[in-house]
Amino acid sequence: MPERSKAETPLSADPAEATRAALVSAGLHLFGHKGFAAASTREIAARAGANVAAIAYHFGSKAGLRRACAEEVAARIGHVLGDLGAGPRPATPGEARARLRAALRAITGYLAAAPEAADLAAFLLREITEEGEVLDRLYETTVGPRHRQLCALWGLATGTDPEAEETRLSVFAMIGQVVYFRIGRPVVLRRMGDAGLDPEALTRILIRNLDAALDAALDAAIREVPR
Amino acid sequence: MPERSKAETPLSADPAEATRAALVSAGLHLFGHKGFAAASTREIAARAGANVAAIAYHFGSKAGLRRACAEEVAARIGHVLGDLGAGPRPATPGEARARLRAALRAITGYLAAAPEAADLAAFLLREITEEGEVLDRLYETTVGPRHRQLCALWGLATGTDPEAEETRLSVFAMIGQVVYFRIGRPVVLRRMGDAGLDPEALTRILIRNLDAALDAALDAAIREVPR
DNA sequence: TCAAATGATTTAATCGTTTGATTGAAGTGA
DNA sequence: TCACTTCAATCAAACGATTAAATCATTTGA
Repeated sequence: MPERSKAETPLSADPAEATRAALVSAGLHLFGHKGFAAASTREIAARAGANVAAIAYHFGSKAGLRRACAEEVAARIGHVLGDLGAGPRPATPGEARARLRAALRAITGYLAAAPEAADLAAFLLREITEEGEVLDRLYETTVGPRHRQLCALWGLATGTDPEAEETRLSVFAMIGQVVYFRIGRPVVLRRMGDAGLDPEALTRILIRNLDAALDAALDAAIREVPR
Repeated sequence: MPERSKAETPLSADPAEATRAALVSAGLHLFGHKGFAAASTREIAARAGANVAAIAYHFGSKAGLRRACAEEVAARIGHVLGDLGAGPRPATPGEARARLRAALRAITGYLAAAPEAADLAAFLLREITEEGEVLDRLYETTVGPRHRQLCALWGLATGTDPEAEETRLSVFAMIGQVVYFRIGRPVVLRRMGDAGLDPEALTRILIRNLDAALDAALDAAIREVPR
């Protein structure tokens, strides 16, 4: 009598869709924390409260579930960053900076607070180190375009070339800081004293620090190329 | 006739020691890139040019090899950061800042240039997400102490409390940037254009950028607490 | 000086278990 | 009923571990 307990999923009217979602959720967690090959289909099914055969039925194979998980990651990244490039093009450097700060806060808040974000980040990281087709697709459809958008904002905020080497690396560093805190959380928590530090407090401190780091980086970029 | 080709190891006078080293090297690579459970003993042995039974013979078990890999990681981190706390205690903030910059450059140079660094970083990252005993030990013996040393330098360079929350997080962010670039290299290279960017050039750009980021972060910390 | 002996290391073969995938029967809602 | 979905049972392949035999480098005894 397996219960759909651990991989809590937004209940859907369609029970089949619920199974799909539960499998993807369980896949994100186990692929992310144990690696693709090490996560057995039995374990994934058990965590999702589904039968092993459901994986083959809904996704064709274990690899199919992996692809579905990647799509879920892409969708959530899109949802969190939302309409980053939408709306009127920032008219002033100040507006661009505000938009950058908002994006950074959105990512930080989501990664630090949302319970499923841990699985998401872990999954993405696994795919990066394994360098397979899934990463290719994920980069082309999501990571690359989003990075270009952030570079454009950075360029507007600093008056520098959005596609300059330095700009691209600076944006990577900015994102890297956030991702790193999510991935390295077990280590960070040890150092910060796991006991008396609730997630909200950590998020607050984190956002304050990252805001400061962003301003510092932008100001430094402006100082280097004043005009 | 398996050859000890892929996992190149500093040849040792003792052939048994060479086997040990080859197994650790292969273990670092495969544990790091596929995860502990997914890396089979057969594959590790094949990559090391050794027999499967050699793992049990030299390390007791697959888990024993994992511990040996962790010790190797600790040793190399110690070697790269060297005598971070040694020498005379920095007398001026400027000296402390220089020492911080040197540490950051050492880490960046090693991670970006040394061929085995990729396996090392991947292994460490896996252990962090899997959160087992190996991470506990690695944190207590290596990561934690080193982080405290860097915080002490940060405190001296900025005149702030070395153990303040902000200091500890800032140091994490600083290290995080470097580690992130090594882990995320596949993504970064895609964005920077894999083709015409040699590792040395990337390292140079990276160090320049990280130097600037460090100065910006330190100056921001000083500005906040003028005293 | 050199064969025999010794302990350390490596080898191929094998054990019981778990893996991903498949199957046909049973269950479910419209 | 009928299409869709889930289920328990089963398969060959690969897994970690173990074993006895083979091989290597050194030391021993005369």
